[in-house]
Amino acid sequence: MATTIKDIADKAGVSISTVSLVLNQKGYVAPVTKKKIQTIINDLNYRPLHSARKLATRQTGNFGFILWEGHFSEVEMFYSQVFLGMEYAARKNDYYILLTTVREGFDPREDLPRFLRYKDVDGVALAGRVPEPLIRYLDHQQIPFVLIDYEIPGENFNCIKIDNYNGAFRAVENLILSGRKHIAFVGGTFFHPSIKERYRGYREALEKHGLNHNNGNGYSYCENIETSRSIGEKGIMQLLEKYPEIDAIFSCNDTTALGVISGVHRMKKKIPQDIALFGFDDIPTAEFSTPKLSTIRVPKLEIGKEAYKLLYELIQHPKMAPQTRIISVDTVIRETSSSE
Amino acid sequence: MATTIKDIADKAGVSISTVSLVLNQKGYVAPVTKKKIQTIINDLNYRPLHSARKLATRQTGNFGFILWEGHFSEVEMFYSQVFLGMEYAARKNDYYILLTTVREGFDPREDLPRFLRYKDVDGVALAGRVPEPLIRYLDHQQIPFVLIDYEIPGENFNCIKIDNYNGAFRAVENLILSGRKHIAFVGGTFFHPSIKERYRGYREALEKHGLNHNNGNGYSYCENIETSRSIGEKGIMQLLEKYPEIDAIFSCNDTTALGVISGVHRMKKKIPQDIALFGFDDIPTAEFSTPKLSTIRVPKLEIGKEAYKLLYELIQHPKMAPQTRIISVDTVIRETSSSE
DNA sequence: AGAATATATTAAAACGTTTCGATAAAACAA
DNA sequence: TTGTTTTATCGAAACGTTTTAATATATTCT
Repeated sequence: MATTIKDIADKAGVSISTVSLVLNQKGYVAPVTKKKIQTIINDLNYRPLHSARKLATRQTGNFGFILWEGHFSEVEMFYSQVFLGMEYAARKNDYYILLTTVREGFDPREDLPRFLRYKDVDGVALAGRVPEPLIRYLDHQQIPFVLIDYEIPGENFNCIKIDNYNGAFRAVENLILSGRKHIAFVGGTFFHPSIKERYRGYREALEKHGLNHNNGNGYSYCENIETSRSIGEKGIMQLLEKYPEIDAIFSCNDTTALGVISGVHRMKKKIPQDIALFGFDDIPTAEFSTPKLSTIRVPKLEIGKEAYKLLYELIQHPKMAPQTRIISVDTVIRETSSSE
Repeated sequence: MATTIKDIADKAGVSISTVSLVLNQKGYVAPVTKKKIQTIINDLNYRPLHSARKLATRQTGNFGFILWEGHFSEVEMFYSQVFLGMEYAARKNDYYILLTTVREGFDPREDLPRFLRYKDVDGVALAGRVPEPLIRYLDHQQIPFVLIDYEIPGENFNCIKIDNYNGAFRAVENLILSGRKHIAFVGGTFFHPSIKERYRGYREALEKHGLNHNNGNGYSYCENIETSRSIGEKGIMQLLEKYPEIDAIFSCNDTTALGVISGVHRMKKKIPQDIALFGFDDIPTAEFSTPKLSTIRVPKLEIGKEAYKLLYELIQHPKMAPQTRIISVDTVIRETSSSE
C-alpha cells in the first residue's frame, strides 16, 4: 500500500514519534536524525494521510466559502475571483476551500451547508450578501468566520471590507474635475451596505464641490431590488426623462453600468460626449464594453487572500478580537469618462 | 465534546458495531433496535466524524475539479457553472468537490494540485482544455477521472461531451432557412476538439444546402490562439474586407460572438438586418448584449451533474469500461438571428 | 429430530497519525 | 562531586470510525 509514517520510521531506525516530530517541526530532534528522516521522506515521496492527521489533531484542514446562490450565477465573475484568491492563499498551508451556495430564503435547520452540518471546516468565509440567520448561527456555534464585502450594522464581526467610500468619492470627483456638473447616481438596493457607502461617497464628493441638487441627495435612482443590468437601463432612462441636464453618471457597480450604457444609448445620447460614466468593481467585462467602462478596480484576488489570512490567524489565536480589514481600490480610466 | 458513536451506543444499550451497521445500512439489525438507534441519533443530532470514517474506509469523500487557470479568469461563467452543477449533485452523497486551477505550462512534478499530491480525492473531473501531461499522470496513477468538454484524439477516456456537431449544424441551418446565403465561420484555435466539431457542423450544414464556397471550407477565420472577444472582432473585420457579401456569421462560441458584434458594428453594418449572427454556449452575457445574441444553449449545470454521476459510478465499479456521455443542446433564438 | 441457514449482536482489530509522559544521555551549575 | 536543566528519543494511549470473524439465537429444510 501507500507508504506510512511507520515505513519512514523503520527505514530511519527511529520511532514513529520522532518522525512525527520532524513532520510537525516540534520538540527536540537531533539535526543529524532530522536530516536523515527528511531524506527518506523525500526518497519515498511520503505524505502524511490527511484523514489520520485530522482525526488525531481534531482539525479539519478545510475552510468553507459560502456564497448566496444568486451571486454565483450572476454574469459577473466577482466572487469567483475572490474564491480563487482564497484558494491560492490556502495552498501555502495546505488548507482546502470548500465552496457552496445558499438559497435566498435560507433556513438554518434545512439548508445548512454540508460542511457545517458535519463540522467539516475550521472556519468559513461568507461572501457578499448572505442570509443573516446563517451569520447568527455561526456566531452562536462559535465557528470562526469572516464576512467579505458585507457587514451587519451595529455588530462587530470579522470582516474584509472594500474601500467603497473612497472609491466612490474618487470616481465622482474625477467626473467633476473633467468638467461635469450634473452627476447622477444609479444604483440598486441599499440593502447591501457597500452600496450605501458608495452612495455616501457620491454625495460627499458632490458636496465638496458645491454641486448639490435635490436637498443634497443628487440625482439618484435606487430601486429596492438587487442591482443589475436592467436596473441600470431602466434607472437612467427614468432619470434622463426627469432631468435631461444630466451629463455624468456614477453607477453603483459595473453590472449596473453596463445597463446604463444601453439605457443612455436608447435615449439617443452619446457616451462619453454627452454623458460620462463611471462604474465600480472592474469586472472583466468592463474592459470589453463599447465604449470601454471607466471604473474603480477592486482587487478581487487580494480580497480572497486577506480573507484567508484572517481566517487562518483566527484559528491560531481563537481569542483574537474581531477585526475589520479594508482593501483599497484603484481608479481605472477607460473610454466612458474621457474628457471631451 | 461532540457526541460520538459511543454515546449513541451507550444510550441505546447496544454495541458500537450495531450503531455503525445502522449508520451504513449494512448487515442485519432488528427493526426495533434500528428504530431506537435512529431516534437517539436524531435526538442528539449526531453525525459521524468524517475524518474517522475516512481513515477507516480509506476513502476521501472528495472529488477534485481541475480547471486550466485561463478558463477560470475568463469573462465567461461557463466552467464555474459546470462546477456548481457538480457541487449540487455531490450534495446527495455527501461528497465534497475541491476546486483548483492549473497553470498553462503544467509540470506534474511541480504543479500537481495539492489534493493529488496528498491523495485527498477519490477521483477528479477535468474541465476544458487541460494539460495533457496531467491527464497522462492520472491515467498512469490509476486515479479515476472524467474529462469535461475535452478529449484526447485516439484515446478512450471517460468523458462528458457536448453535442457540438449537432448544435453547430442546427445553428447554421437556422441561418440558412432564414434566407442567408453567405455564411461565415469565426473561431479560434482548433486545438480544442470542441471547436473542431463545431466547424465540422458548420461545413456540413452548408454542404447539405449547397452553399459551399472556397472548396467546401466556407468563409472561415481561424487563428491558432485561444478563442476570445478580440478574435471575434478582428476576425469578422478581416473577413468582411475580403468577402463583403457575407450576410450571416456562425461564431465558435458566445465570447467570440460578442467580439463579432463589435467588429460588425465597426464595419458599419447592422445586426441582424445586414448580417445575422449565431453564437454557441449561451453564456449569461449573451442575454444582455445589444442586440441580444442567438445561440446554442449548453446546459452547464447538467454537464456538472453528469460528470459527478459518472465519477461516482466509476468509484463504485472500478473496472467499468471508459464511457463517453453526450449532452444535447438547445437552440435559442434571440435578436441577432431574427429574420429580416 | 437434526442439520443447515438466516437473523441479530458484539468484541476486537485496524486505519495512520499526534501527543503526553517517561526515560536517558548530555550539558551545565553549584 | 551532585543536582538541575536541556536535549533527544520513544512507548503507548488516544482520536472515532468500519469491518471481520465469532457467537448466539431463531427459522427453515429434510
